[in-house]
Amino acid sequence: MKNYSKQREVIKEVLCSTNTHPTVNWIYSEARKKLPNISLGTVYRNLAALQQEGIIQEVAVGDGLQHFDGDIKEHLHFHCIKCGKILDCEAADSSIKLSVEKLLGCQVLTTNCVFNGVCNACKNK
Amino acid sequence: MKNYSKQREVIKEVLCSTNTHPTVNWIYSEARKKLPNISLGTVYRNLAALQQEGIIQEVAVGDGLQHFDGDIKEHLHFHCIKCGKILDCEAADSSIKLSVEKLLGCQVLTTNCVFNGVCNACKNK
DNA sequence: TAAAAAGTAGTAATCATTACTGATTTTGAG
DNA sequence: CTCAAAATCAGTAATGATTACTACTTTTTA
Repeated sequence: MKNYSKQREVIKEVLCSTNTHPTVNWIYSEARKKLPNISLGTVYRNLAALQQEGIIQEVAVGDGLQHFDGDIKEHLHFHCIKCGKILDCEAADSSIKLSVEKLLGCQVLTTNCVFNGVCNACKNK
Repeated sequence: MKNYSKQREVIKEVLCSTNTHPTVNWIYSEARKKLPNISLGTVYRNLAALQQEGIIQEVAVGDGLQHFDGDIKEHLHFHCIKCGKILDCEAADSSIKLSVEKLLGCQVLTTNCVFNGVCNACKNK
């Protein structure tokens, strides 16, 4: 039932085979290398479904594009405003999540913590 | 020189008079109540300029729309996935910022930490 | 005080995303 | 197995937020 289609499988594989937090278009063009007839709408639909099921997560960095991450382990992201690169960063923030829930009386399901700045590579040129 | 135009002043006032983290369209329609001829492009242009100057900040919650915040003090945001509301939350994360910089060797300029979930009001219905 | 620079209103163009359509594939009950 | 219902797909059209452009107005400054 779940994930039965070849298309969804390929989309998941493409996303999980990188740590670049790609856009829909990048995933689309990579998927086309394996399934030349896959359509853009299918990529959008399956990315939304995979996200709904908690198998992947979206990373909103504010550049007007959707980015996705195949790693659903809770972690932070750094976004370089020069080159656009998105990097993973391990840093515990579970205490913050708990304090947000306590302060607002809400239930936190997912987090999207992005630190914007200049990456090491762009700093040195 | 800076902020000399009436339009920019009104846009800033509109944004700073709310804590709802509004979209461009909301700011536009509020600004029109004070300047009936202000155009949407002007709102976009000035919001971008104000953000560039560090007078306001953008909040990216992943709903495909730009949201803005007139409060540039570093703080977290909670985003309700049911009603779309965005709430402020005071919680220190300066230590996290420092550890990101140390781990990646980068320079963090701005942060966009959003916790998604169900708000207190939506939980109780 | 007049030319240069910056900003604006209004509109057209762009482009990421979503919706739609008719065809194909999968599922599950008989 | 078999075939109708349900789900998914490819391809394309529509939507809608954002950006670009143009002719005009305001501000700056020399």
